[in-house]
Amino acid sequence: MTRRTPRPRERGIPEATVARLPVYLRALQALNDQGTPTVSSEDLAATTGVNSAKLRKDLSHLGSYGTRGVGYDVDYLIYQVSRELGLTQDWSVAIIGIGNLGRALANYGGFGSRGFRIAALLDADSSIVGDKVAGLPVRHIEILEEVVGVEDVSIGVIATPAAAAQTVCDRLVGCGVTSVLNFAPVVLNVPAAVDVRKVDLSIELQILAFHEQRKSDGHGASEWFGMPGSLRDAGTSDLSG
Amino acid sequence: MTRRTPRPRERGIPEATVARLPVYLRALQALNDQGTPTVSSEDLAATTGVNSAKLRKDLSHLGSYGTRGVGYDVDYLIYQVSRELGLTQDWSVAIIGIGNLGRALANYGGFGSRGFRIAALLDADSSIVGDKVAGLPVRHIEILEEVVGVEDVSIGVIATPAAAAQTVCDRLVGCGVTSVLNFAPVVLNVPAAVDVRKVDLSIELQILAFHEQRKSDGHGASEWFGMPGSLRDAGTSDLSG
DNA sequence: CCCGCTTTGTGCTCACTTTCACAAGGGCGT
DNA sequence: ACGCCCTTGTGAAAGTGAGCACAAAGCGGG
Repeated sequence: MTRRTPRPRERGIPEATVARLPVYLRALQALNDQGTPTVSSEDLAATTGVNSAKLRKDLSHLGSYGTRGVGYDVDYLIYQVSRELGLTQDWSVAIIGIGNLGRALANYGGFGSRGFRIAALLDADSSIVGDKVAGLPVRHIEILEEVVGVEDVSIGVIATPAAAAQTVCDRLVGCGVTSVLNFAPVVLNVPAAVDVRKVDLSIELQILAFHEQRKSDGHGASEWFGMPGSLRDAGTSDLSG
Repeated sequence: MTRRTPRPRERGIPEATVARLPVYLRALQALNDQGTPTVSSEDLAATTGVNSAKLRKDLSHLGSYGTRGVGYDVDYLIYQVSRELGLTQDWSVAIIGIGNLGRALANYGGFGSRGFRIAALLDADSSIVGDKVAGLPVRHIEILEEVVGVEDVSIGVIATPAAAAQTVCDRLVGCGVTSVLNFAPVVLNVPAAVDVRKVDLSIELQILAFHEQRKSDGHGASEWFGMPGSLRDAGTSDLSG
């Protein structure tokens, strides 16, 4: 079974490209806010820190929305990228675990510039259930299944302690959630049909430490040539705001 | 100038491998805590959610620390991975921007299981300067340069609003910081010698939305073959704890 | 001391990404 | 109406990563 995809891709966009589209989108919105009508791949690439050829190839996966000799129409491109990312519809998000991090996430302004709606805040600690966080009441995790059903939650954000993460995840998956953003430092076990992305501070720090060590490590200079660029766009997620 | 690296890699470990080492390390420490003396690549791979061949290849970059027919000595491997990641020395971390997120980060227990020390908490808001967060006093961002010098900060964590991020980053870089972890939703501009990793909630959500859309999108099934697995290990960072 | 079982380390192949380089195309000035 | 200049879209090459499959190598039992 499993016919190995014969053609390069069946109307699919490369994962690497998908990860960059949100970055382009943010830059485009900034351009739009300041009234810029069109932008060239060169300029947009510069502000987003990527190679212009890569940017053009990324955008070419969405279609031919540029005008040779001119560039891209900012408005139109925003629409196309948004549509491709699925931001033309609203997604309900539930945050589970309202500790320091959960609060930070709940208060995250704009929440990805429209497209996402915080549908519920859940926690196991009865002493904070009922509190208002970012204008929303914290509800008891006991009613997770009910809330997911009623609010039609499609993305679950896990901000619980590591020990509770897998259980929470199982319950989310159990009631039909197929996208999970995990902030707990554990590897979640899920069925293949469920997408999990993880955000882990300690891993990021350790990766930085590795490179930092390399810098001082051996000596002072040399060997600095072989390693082009920085990790500029190595990281993935993004929070504050 | 810039001689294009002629050989594949100069005593270097692939970036993809570096990103996974912290995951292995965490699993190894869990094994160690429960008294397991040795582990096979198969088992360790299972708990970290990777292919066992990939795990072995990753570890082989550090040297030959396994024993055929037996597996890897947990203690020894923890040491080797830690050393490779530069965790055998302590790194001073400064967190700039003590809002919801900054607080969450400061309170992040264990802080990556040793190796990292929070050296300073800085904020521009005078009304919170002097407050104690996670046992540390919040200091004014005005003295950033002084603090970085005195505390020998090597990693800066930016948790400020987007508008302040670039300025803060410039100041950090200006006083010698060469590793930055950025939580603000902006692309930071830095010299090539500086490593920046970014963590961005809205980007993660947008990536999930893209895939979520794909699931419901076209229809019910089919086209599910060409796209194997999930994004299991697509994400990068990790916070809560 | 030898044999067979288990698990590592790795050569090789295939897939995915990035980047270069350039032909094709569109607008604008003359 | 023509031609120049600019920018896109993309073929091809090079670099990076994933995973199979297997030979090499310890360990323990007989």
